[in-house]
Formats: sequence, structure tokens, C-alpha cells
Amino acid sequence: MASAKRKPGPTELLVLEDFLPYRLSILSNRVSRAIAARYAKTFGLSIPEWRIIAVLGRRPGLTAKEVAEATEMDKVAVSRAVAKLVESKRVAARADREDARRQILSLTAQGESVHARIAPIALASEQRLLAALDARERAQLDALVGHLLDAAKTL
Amino acid sequence: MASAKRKPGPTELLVLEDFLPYRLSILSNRVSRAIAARYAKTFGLSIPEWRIIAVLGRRPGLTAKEVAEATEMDKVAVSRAVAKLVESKRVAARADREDARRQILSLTAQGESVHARIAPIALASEQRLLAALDARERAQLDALVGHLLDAAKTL
DNA sequence: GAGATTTAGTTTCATCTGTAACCAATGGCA
DNA sequence: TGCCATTGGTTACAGATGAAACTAAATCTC
Repeated sequence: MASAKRKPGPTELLVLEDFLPYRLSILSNRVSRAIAARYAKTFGLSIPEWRIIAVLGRRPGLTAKEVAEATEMDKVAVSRAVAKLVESKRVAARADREDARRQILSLTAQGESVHARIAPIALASEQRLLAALDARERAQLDALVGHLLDAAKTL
Repeated sequence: MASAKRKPGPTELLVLEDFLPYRLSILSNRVSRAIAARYAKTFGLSIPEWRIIAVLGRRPGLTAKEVAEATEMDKVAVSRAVAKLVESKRVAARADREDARRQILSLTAQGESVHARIAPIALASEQRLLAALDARERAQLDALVGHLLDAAKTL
């Protein structure tokens, strides 16, 4: 459907539905919203909180700053989300011995439990989306998104 | 870099950096922010306003509701952005004769001018991003994103 | 080792966004 | 025709988000 009415020349006309940044935005929104809806209701987690749980689940002991880097969120967002997660007893923050400014973050038992239950849900959603593609297309997608992520870094 | 340490099995481990919804979100954000920065400074436009200008530039005479559909924004967002655009004299809204609830929207001369200057900028940004891909990859990307957009519709 | 600089994280404030309630006009339909 | 349901659009309120200012700890420099 998107193929028949593609752009005429290389850079001529701006057609919103064909404009890659727009399409990526719509795609990302649809996907994020669908997944977020599932764990928001079940666990009361926001996307930032979810990301932090995902990252700490695999890499406990990160500082807030490292979490910010790993999740590509800014430190304000991390600070707020961590505050909520500590509040809800899903993340434990203990001061770093060597640098009192730093917080060493890790999941509590409750946090681990959430992580253990949420990861399969997330992966299943991803699989549902990827079900639209065959193995070769998935590999292509992976590579293309990787390239674009690199390229977009220095836009 | 993303290829060497890919997922081990089909659905085993949740690794944020490899998780498609996450990657799409980061990609979309990087791209949108880069482009938005350019026209936000030059024209003082938000993303919703920009989208509306893009759509009305090609298809004048749409109603607010049709604009909402065309841009995939909700009607509240459209209402607000249109209000600003009317305020800044870039969009003209006249009541529909046949249905007094409807607004017929179109660009003013000023709006046209903004559109004419912004479209090339947007397309150039898109091209800069796509410069990372060759022709075959672009075609693949186009098709893949199309598939995913469809699939994501019913997530 | 005192003062300037940088760094980790928080708070503040202003703006944006999303949901729900709302208002007014239209379209049944009895 | 008069009432109800629907539709186009706006308003109101609450929560999310981002930039910049701020605090406190560490580091650097002389």
C-alpha cells in the first residue's frame, strides 16, 4: 500500500505518510503504547521505570548515571523514576563507599520478581510484532535499524 | 556492533539494547529531535504544528478531524496546534457552510511560505539520515517499516 | 590545603500531553 | 416536531517531560 504511491523523485515532495521520521514516530508510538499498556495496568510501571528494571535486572549495581547512559534517558528522568521505584520497594539504592554522591542501584526481591514476570511479556510482545516478518526480514530490520541508530547519533 | 552480541535464542533474554521497541523509540527520538531542533528555532513550530502544515500544504481544505486522521494525532492535539497556527496567522479556519461544527482549514500565504521553506529542510534531513543506506537497503527499510506499521496497528 | 571546577543527583518551574468532561450542532427516529 | 444519540471541536485538570538552577561531594590546581 505504501509502495505504489512512493515519492516521485529523490527529494521533491514532502508527503507526510512517506516521510521516514514521521513513519518511525508513528511506528514507535504504536509499539510502545501497546506494550506499555500491558505492564502499566499489571504492574503500575511507567516506561522509564520499566527500562530501569530491565537494565538493573541484567546489570545490577549500576549507578544512576550509568543507568541513564544505558537507557538513553536523561538524569532527571532517571532520578524521578528511581525515586518511584525505591518508594515502591522495587529498587534498592545504597550509597557508594568510594563516592558519597553516587548511588548504587539494584533490584530488590520484589523488583526481581517484577522483572522475571515482565521480561517474558515484553519479549512476547516483540515476537508478536516480529511475527509479521520472516527470518530474513528480521535480520534485515536489525541491521537497518542498527545503521540508522548510528547515523542518527550524529544528525 | 549490535550484531556480534545478538540474542542467543528466540525469546530468552531481555536485553534492552536489542529490544526492538526500545530501539525504535531511541531511533525515532533521535531523528525527531534532530529535525525538530532545526525548524523549532527557525520557525517556532512544534512537531504537531509542523505536521499540520505539512498536511495542509498538500491537502488544503481538510477539516480538523481529517487532519487528525491524516497526522495520526488526536483531536485535542490538533485543536491546540491549530489554535496556535491560527494565532500566528499561518492557518486560516473558516466554518463549513454545510456543518457549522466543522472547520475548513488551509494555509494562509504566510503558512504557504513556511511550508515552502520547511519542506526542503525536512527532506534534506531525511536524505541525510538515509545517506547511511544504499538504494536496496532503503527499499527494504521502506517495506519493513510498512509491514511493521500494519502489524502494530493491531497489537 | 584553600579555593575554583567538575560531577552525581535533586528540585523547580514552565510547558506538553492525555484523558475525561464538556458544549454546540447535526442526524436519526418515533 | 421533539427528544435522544452522535459527532466536531474545545476546555479543564492531572501527570509527564525538559531545561536550568541548585546542592553536595569529589577533584584539580596552585
